[in-house]
Order: sequence, then C-alpha cells, then structure tokens
Amino acid sequence: MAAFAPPPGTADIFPAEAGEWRFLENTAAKVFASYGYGELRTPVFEYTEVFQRGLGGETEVVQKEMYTFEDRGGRSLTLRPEGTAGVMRALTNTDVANGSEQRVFYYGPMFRGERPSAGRRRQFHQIGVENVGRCAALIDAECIAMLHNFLLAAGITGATFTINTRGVAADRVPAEAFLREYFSKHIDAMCPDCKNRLERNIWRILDCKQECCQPIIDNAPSYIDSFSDESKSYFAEVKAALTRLNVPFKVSSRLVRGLDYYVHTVFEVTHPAIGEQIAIAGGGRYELFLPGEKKPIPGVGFATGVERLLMVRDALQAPAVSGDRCDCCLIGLGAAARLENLVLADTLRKAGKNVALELEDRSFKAQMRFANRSLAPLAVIRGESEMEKQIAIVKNMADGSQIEIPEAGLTDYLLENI
RNA sequence: GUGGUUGUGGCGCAGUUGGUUAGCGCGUCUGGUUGUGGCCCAGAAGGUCGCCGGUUCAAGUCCGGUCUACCACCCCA
Repeated sequence: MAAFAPPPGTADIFPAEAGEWRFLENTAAKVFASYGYGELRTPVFEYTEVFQRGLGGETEVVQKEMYTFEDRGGRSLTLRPEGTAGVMRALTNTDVANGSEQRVFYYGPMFRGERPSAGRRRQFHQIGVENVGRCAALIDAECIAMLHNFLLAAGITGATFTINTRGVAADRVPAEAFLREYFSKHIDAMCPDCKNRLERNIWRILDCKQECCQPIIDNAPSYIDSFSDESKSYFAEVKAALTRLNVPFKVSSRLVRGLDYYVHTVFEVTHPAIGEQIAIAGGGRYELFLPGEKKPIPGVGFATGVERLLMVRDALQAPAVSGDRCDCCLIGLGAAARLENLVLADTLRKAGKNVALELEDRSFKAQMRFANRSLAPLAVIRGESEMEKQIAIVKNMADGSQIEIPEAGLTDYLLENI
C-alpha cells in the first residue's frame, strides 16, 4: 500500500474529484475568453536560467525549492515552479517586445520542493493569466476585476482582496533605506527571522507573523510616502478603477509578496473559510528579465492555486459539479446478446450518448445491480429468448415498468428516449 | 529544510495492564429469486497490523530508527 502511494506532496485525482477540476478549468477559460485571453501551453520544464533570471536569484523559490536536473545533453533544466517566467519566455517569440499586447492564460502543474502541508503540495496546479507588453493602471484594475469575476463564476464568494503598491525599482532604493533606518532601531525586540531579513530582504519583515514583531511593524512609518509622485498616482488610479468596477478591496502596505519581479500593483486573495495564511490567488505587475533580452518586459498577471480553490469550495459546501450521467445501461445474457449490446453501445456512443454495459459473463442479478448503480434511467435487457424473438426489453429504472421493442427499431427508440 | 501529531483489508474505524485463530461498519463478490435492481437475509474474498531493528517465553500493543500522511513554521498559489 505505502509502496504504491504517489511521491510526497503529489496526489492522484480520481474521477469523482476530477470533475471539480474540470469545472474550474472550464470556468476560467470561459471567463478569461470574455476579456480576450487565449490559452498558452508551455512546457512543464524550462532551462534553469529562465527561472533564475526571471524570478530573481535571491528569491526563496529559486534558492531552495526548484526541481533542477541535468538532461542527457548536459542542459540544466528545471520543473517550472510558477507559470509567469515560462509564459514570458514563450512570448519573446512574438512581437511583444515591440509593444504589441498579448493576453494569455495557462493551466497546469507547478513544482516546488517544499514540505507539504495544508494547501501546499510539491506538485500543485495553477490557473493563471498574463497581460504582457503594456503598462497601465487600468490594465491592472481590469486584471484584478477579472480575477474577481472568475472567483464568483467558480462559486467562490466572500473572498478578500488585498492590494498594495511596490512602486518602481527606483522607488525602492530610498524606501529600503527608510525602512532599514526604522527597523534597525527596533531590531533587538524582533524575531530571529526578522534579524536576518534586515540584511537579506528587508521587505519580508513587513509580513512577518511573529507576535513580538507586530507592534513594531504596525507602527512603522509609511514607506509609500517616499515613493515618487508617478508611483503614487499610478496606485491611486488602480484603486479608483477598482472602486468603479465594484471590486471590494482593502489596502495593506504590509503586502509585499516574495518574487523580486513585481513593481507597482501587487495583490493577494484570501478567503475566511480557509484562513488568512493561505492565499488562493496572488499576482501583480512585473518587469521580467529574460535570457537574450536587453530590456525587461512589462506585464501584469495572477495565478490561482487550484487545490486551494477547491479547499474553499469544499469549506463553502459549494454545490457539487454534476458528473457525466449515464444515459442507458445494457444488460445481456449469453455471448450473442453481449456482442449485440457492444455493437448497440457503439452506435449510441457515436450519437453522443453515455452508455454502460457489462461485457464479462455475469449473472442477471449482478447486471441489474450494475444498472442500478450506474443511475441510468433506462436499461435495455436482452437474453436468449429476446434474441430469438428479435426484440429487446426496455426497462424504466425509476418505476420498474418495461416494454418490448422490436430489434429493428431499437436504436431509433433509444435515441429518441434517452 | 525545522518542529508537533500520525500509520490496522478498497474506505472509515475497534483492538482493554504485551498473551495464543486481528475484529466491526461501509464497499466488493456469490447465493436466497434456473432471467429483474434499490430493502432484507446468508455466505465469501480481501490484512506480511507502514517499513527495519530491539526488548520479551510472547509485540498490532513497549523501545529506537526510518518512511508516509496530516498540521504549524520558513515561503508561496
């Protein structure tokens, strides 16, 4: 049993559950299409440098969570830990660098060598979008509104949207100095992680969850005041547009996010049903460096965690997605009847009907049980005597009534009645 | 990666201070109805008690290790 379990942090998704997954994919594709987004499928592995340069060598993800290996040609490849870098790599093959706009979404597995826990897998799945090639506050707002609409369409109500601005790269140098000056004065009272962050990545202090650090962070002066006027008005425009679009949001200067490529707008979505520490979606505006490109490429996008969305749907007791129901179940006694049933099933299936039938030699009772479990409204019964008389019995499984149908008209009868 | 909890047929569980053939419910299969499902009844199949080692006359029960899963942290979707 243990020997046949999937590797740590991975899971088999069985049919009963996979219907929910498909529902989310289909919903996403439909909503995103209404905003002009088309699907882009990229490889699940890329050259390692795509992520190293794209995400920034300092990020935790790049430093210790990537599944990196060497292929037979000695190339260093990495299983994608997120979707944006690969999408951007693919889009460099378009004229996006010349200012054309690309709107794409993607869906698929991502890989991170983390310790599994609630809502965290080593292979997990994201549905994400990227709007690439343009930089405008209204695009950011549209993107966030699209996420909002997707969640509603996916049956997820009551999500909390938190937004913030990271300014532009030039804003961050003075802001970092500003923060460093403040936190250095209080660092003795802060947690060991924050002592580290003071040197390594001062922004991460802002989302520290340790008790002892809270009052100090809360009282920190607003670094956003030190941002350029341009950054501040960009952010103001995003907020105004979201308000007009009726997307409820709150602003938190403590939202910084972990990937280095973000600029301007960043956002995260959580849901009270599963707790604030698990983000169901996150994203923002970015400038991404890619191998072979001199200039960073601008874009805005987000990713949602499928497993996490399902956790929320579960917690909300969202109505189950109806599976593909069986239209008709064929019951056959004897080799000749079974073969005829297989042929009939083939015809019905080509006509788009869902048909269940037992092809092994099993007892009548067993086949009736099977028909019952299949939830098919109709059962077609053929045994030796029916074969001889060239008829079939069609049984209504709900009330138990049954009628005889001549074999010649059976297919038409079924096509009309199921 | 660090910490806590965990592990018994497909699923959910019981198993008393170590004691002899490891049980129960659900599910599956077969039969009760030589060809009529759901309800009921009877029977059957299915387990090296996660794995390795140790203590003991004796280990599912105790000890050590290991792996897995769950949860928290780091971080992120």
